Formats: sequence, structure tokens, C-alpha cells
Amino acid sequence: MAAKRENRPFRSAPLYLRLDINQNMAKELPTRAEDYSQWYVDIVKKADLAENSDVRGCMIIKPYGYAIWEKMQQQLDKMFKETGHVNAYFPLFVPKSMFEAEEKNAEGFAKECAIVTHYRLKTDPNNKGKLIVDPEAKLEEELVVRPTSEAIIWNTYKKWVQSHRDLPILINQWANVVRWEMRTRLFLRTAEFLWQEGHTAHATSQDAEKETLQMLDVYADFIENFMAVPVIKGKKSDGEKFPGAIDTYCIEALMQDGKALQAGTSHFLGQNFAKAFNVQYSNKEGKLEYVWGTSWGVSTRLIGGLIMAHSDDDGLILPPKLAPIHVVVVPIFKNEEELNKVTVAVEPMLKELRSMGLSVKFDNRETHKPGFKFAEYEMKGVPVRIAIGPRDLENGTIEVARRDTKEKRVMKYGDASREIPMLLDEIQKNLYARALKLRADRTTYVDSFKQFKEVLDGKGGFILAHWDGTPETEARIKDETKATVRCIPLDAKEEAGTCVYSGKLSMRRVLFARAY
RNA sequence: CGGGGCGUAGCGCAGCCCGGUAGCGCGCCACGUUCGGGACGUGGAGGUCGUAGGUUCGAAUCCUGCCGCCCCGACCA
Repeated sequence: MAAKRENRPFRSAPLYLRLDINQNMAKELPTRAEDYSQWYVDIVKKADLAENSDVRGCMIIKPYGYAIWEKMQQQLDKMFKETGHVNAYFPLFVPKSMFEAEEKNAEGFAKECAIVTHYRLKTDPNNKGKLIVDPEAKLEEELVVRPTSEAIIWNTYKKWVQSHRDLPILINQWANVVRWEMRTRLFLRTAEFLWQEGHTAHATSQDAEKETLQMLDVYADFIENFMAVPVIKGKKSDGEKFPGAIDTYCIEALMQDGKALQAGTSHFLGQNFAKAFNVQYSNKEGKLEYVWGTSWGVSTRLIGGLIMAHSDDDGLILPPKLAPIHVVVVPIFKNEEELNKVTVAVEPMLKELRSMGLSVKFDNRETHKPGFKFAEYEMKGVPVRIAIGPRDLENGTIEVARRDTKEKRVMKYGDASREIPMLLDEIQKNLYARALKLRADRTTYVDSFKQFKEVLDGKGGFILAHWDGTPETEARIKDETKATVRCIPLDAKEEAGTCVYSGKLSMRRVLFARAY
């Protein structure tokens, strides 16, 4: 039997496309309307992106999910390099005393830190085959598992910076961090997650502020043009900003259920960390000055956002620019002879599409029927599917189906190499347009607290309303409605008004929403 | 940390109230028929019933402790 199979051309998809190791491809998904959060969890599992691990709050990112992360990484990394950054790597462990140095930062993260206290186990004398922590192996100083790396990085920058000639330092790192969250959700909030964190040091406040906003723009560019999700750029209120930052800028995206997702943050750190870690340089006049800093990051949470922004009741929908597989080709056949014919016929097209840089999977598994495969790739969000069978061979045609609209059409075989790239482009644009329309439909200008609550409990979404700017009002609104100030949009117009809660004077509308 | 729920085959669950040696669906394996939207038939494999102890002739089932997970709340850069 093995010999019989070996003779078949294209018996297996290339290894790099074999991302389909899930054997439990399930049938039905709850609809978004029925149960949005169950729908989300089911997509993550059924599209084979990730699963819960045996460690509470942690997830196993499966090959298909990780492939999406790799696409994101590739593109972001390219954009970081284009803006002058280089990659480096700093340790996972931060000595507690170092972590404490920037007081606000330490306080802000203290409640969710994992701590290493010992460095050795030993066999349990009272319980054969079991291990216990060796009390002899207690660390003199505990190590904090990084929830973010400012401390260890600024402690290092201290050694790297003496002169203005040493600046700026423009470093990014791809890493994992741990935040011991009380409640977790796959991709959106996990105890351990993957991210990138940029940490830069500058001679002047202006340079650092410019960097902060530049990276915010890079994120917005990436999320809009690659993830096809429109974002609102803004500044966080004091209550929501990063501990240790002077200003936190963010981008906020709207999900299909009307909740907001913070998709990335960029912090202007001022001289807070430079002072905490004593990072000083001699300026051109020979005077010592503290360095100015920034930090910025996006995480695997973006994958959660990607899912929630576009997908439908049949499964995941991926924008072509981030899809691990752009096109899947499903042969229709009754027997080996027919499969061989289809395979021979389809080969030049596969070659040509691949030569254009497209990731094309030819799924010639004989173990599943076409209908099963159609459903499977729909669940996995592959943007374009081509079906080709005996009927097509006679007519010189292929059947092309697009995932975003589920439209199918028949085209001439020879047109594929021209039409498919155009179609992928159109899908990318359509997803963005759709998401933009959703956001427009779900953004409401609100002028009273009554209306504020009605909108939240009705269609949800973004609310643009006046706010008096005080933390007290923000907290009360949060208590009463669970909505928070997502950001003060950068493009907010000056407009005199009164706070929807307190009635006090406000000069601009801010963005409110319930958020993930 | 407070309130609730749940741990039985790879996954989802029934069985527990009323104790008698474990079952269903999906998946998996084999063969045959199928194959243009999630095929079907026949046969088969697979379980320390979370864990430790107690009651009993006998425990998945009753009792106690422990562990873990999920949901709600608190919390969440």
C-alpha cells in the first residue's frame, strides 16, 4: 500500500504548508449573535490556532496560529528596521531590587508578577518518585519573571550611555512576558504572551516624543493596512496610562460585538526611567543630563483582534496579507486516475501562482471529501479557494470562491495567474471597508448620560462624548457603566461642551467604550 | 480571595439521587461502497471513573480531606 501511494505525484502538501494537524475539525460554531464569546473561543480552537494548556491561563499556540504570528512578526520587524531599530535580547529574569527601582512601574505590575525564589528541586524522602523544592536552594534575592522589560533594559542602558554620541539607542526585542492575570482568554489576555517591546533612549524630550508618535503611526499603519482593521489613535487618560510613563498613546479598534480592543501602546517615558536607573549623558556643552525614553509594544493579542474584527459564523476570515495560506486548491476526483489528471493539469498554475510569491496549498488528500475540505478551509479563513474537477478539465475552467463574501465564480484556467492576485487584493480592501463601515455604524456622538447608557446597552460600540477630564468622573462612569475612556483621540477637534456625567466644562470629545 | 459549577475513553457527555464491576455521540483503526458542499455500511481498539482515605460483602455512585479546572464577582497598562 505504501508503494502504491509513493507513485502519486503531490501526495503530500509541502511540509511548510502542513499546518492542518487538528483531527477534531468540528462541525458547528455558535453564531456571533447567540454567544459571541463562545463563538470566539470555538473559532480559536476549531480553526486550529491555539488551545489551553495544562497551566492555568497559558496557551499552546498551534502551527496555524503561530504561522499568523510569524506573518505579523515579519512585517512589523521590517517596519521597525525601516525606522532605524535593531533587535536585541534581554533576560527573562529581573532581580527584585532592580525591578523596584522605578517605583510607579513596580507598583503597577507588582500584583501580577511571578517570582522565582529557588533554583533547585530534590527528591522527596517521604514520597518516592516525587520532587520537592530544596529549602537549601533559596535564592538570596528573588527574581521577577518580567512582566515588561523596562527595568532590566534601563539598568543596561546605564552602562551603554555616557555621551550624546551614544544616543539614540533604538532597540526592539521579541520576547515572552508573564503577567499573572486573574482571568484569561485565549490570545486576548493570557498569563504568558508573546510580544515585541521597543525601548529607546534619546538626548532630548522632542526626540523621544517624536519616536513615541512615530511608533504609534507604525502600529496604525500595520493594523490598518495588513490586519485590515481601522484604528483610532489617541492618548490614554491618566488613569489608564502605563505605570512609569508620562504619556501613553494607544490605538483602539472596534470588534464586531461593539467592544473596544486596545491594539497597541506607545509610551513617552520622559526621564522617569533614566532617573530611576541613573542613565545620564554629557551633552555638547559637557553638562550631565538625564536621557529621555520611550517604550512601545504589540502582542499576540493582535491575533485575537484579527479574529474578532473579521470572522463570521462559518469561521475565521483572514486578510490576505497575513494569511499563512493565500489560496487552497481542492481537486475533485472519483478515483486515482482522475486525481492524476487534475494534478497534471493544475501543476503549471500552482507553479505560476507560487512564483508570484503566493502561498498555495494543493490539498490532494484522498482521505477527505471535497465538501469536508471546503468547510475546513472556510473555518481556517483561507482567503481564496480553487476547485477543479473533471468537468473543469473538459471546459478549461476553475471554480474560484472567495472567503470574505462566499461568492463563487467560474473562470478560465488561463486567467488564474492574472485574476487571483487581483482578487486577493480586493479581499484585503473589502475586509478593511467592511470593518470601517462597522465602526462608522457603531460610533455614536452622545450628549447626555442617559443616552450614554442607552447606547452602551443597545448597539454598543464607540461613544464620543464630553468628559471633564478628572479621574473621579472617569472612575464613576466606569463603575456605573463598565465603559472606560479608551483614549483622547489625537484628531479630536476643539469643541466646547459639558461633561456627560458632571456637567462641567469640556473642550473636546473623548472616546468611550466597553473594552476587552 | 468571596459565590456557584464541574472533574467518567483523544474530545463532548450520560450513569451517581436509589451502591452490584461502565455507556452514548464525535474522533481513531480495518475493509468495502462513495467522492462538484461537512458520506455510508460492517467490524474493531481505547477508561487507575481527578486524588487520598473512610463506610460496605461490594463504591464511578455514599461520607471526609486534598488537588485541579470553568463561570460570576473582586482585579486587570
